[in-house]
Amino acid sequence: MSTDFDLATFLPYRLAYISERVSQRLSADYGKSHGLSVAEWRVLVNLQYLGTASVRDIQVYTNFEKSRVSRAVARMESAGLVAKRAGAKDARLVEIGLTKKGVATLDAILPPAIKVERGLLEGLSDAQRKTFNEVIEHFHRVLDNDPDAKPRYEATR
Amino acid sequence: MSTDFDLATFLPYRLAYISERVSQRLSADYGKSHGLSVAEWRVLVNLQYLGTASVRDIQVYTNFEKSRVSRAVARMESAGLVAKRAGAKDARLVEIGLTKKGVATLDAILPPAIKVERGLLEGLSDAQRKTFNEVIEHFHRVLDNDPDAKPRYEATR
DNA sequence: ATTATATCGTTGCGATTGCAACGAAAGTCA
DNA sequence: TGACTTTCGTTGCAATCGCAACGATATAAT
Repeated sequence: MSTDFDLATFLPYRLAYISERVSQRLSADYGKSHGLSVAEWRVLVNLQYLGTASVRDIQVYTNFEKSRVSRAVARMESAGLVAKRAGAKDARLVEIGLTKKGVATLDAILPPAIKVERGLLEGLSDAQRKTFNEVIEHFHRVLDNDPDAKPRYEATR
Repeated sequence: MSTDFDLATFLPYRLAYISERVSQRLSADYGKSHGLSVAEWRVLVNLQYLGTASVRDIQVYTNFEKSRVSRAVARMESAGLVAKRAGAKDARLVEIGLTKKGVATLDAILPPAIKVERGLLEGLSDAQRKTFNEVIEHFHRVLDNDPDAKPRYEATR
């Protein structure tokens, strides 16, 4: 029955494996030196990307559970990396922004991360990079049309 | 400082995002119908791939912490999916194998997973697939030469 | 053989997570 | 305005996880 299955070439397995390995490599930089968890690192980077954001914004971009975001933000607030205040226009939302310390941490953490990325992409041709991105985008489009897959950017859960 | 950073095109982010989305799509099949966690699913698939295996074997192939493997196996044993016995040659090792129920579960779970994979790969040219695999392999080689990265197959931790 | 070292798997412990339920604050509709 | 629905963020709870420590077994060294 399942004899024609080769795990080593199974796409989901390959994706998970390389993704986790890259993530671990990044964590080797930011984890040790700044005591950040994966969740916190991703929230931090997203804040840099988004500027001020709500829990929900971060949830959408990180694809995390909202409780995971909420708690990561709480921990980061305790660590002085972010500041929260009630939304000005909509009091349900929380406006989350980086503190000076958060920005400083980010500035210390981002360059090595970018360096890792550069190292990964080095030695690849433009055509290879382009194809790689096209393929990933293709995967997303397939999943976009799959009713059993989560939406690409989850609106509300 | 960190203004030249674009999260949306940041390779580790893209890898994590697509990997998790694919994983969630697979889980939509095996999670609901068979109550398997991600850890259990991956152990199960690896057992199909490896035949009889030790905790350590599974640890290497899944890239999980050994305690995570140990506990997943324990849960699966309670569920009757796998059987454990002391190693014949080396009593430290545990020989873990699928039970009939485990095989049956796998046979029910694997076809939809393969179908998802096929759907993802459908519409891609052979050249695209080949390049995609080459790029991933390239990432691995870069990490193989990076002393701060975990070994591709972790020998011992 | 005996001591020292290394490997394997489990477990205690604190931390993190996912899920569901909840209160607070809009938004909707009559 | 007032009742109903939806959205946002937090929290209780049980389950899972990572890390370190541990016993048991095997290997290496003298």
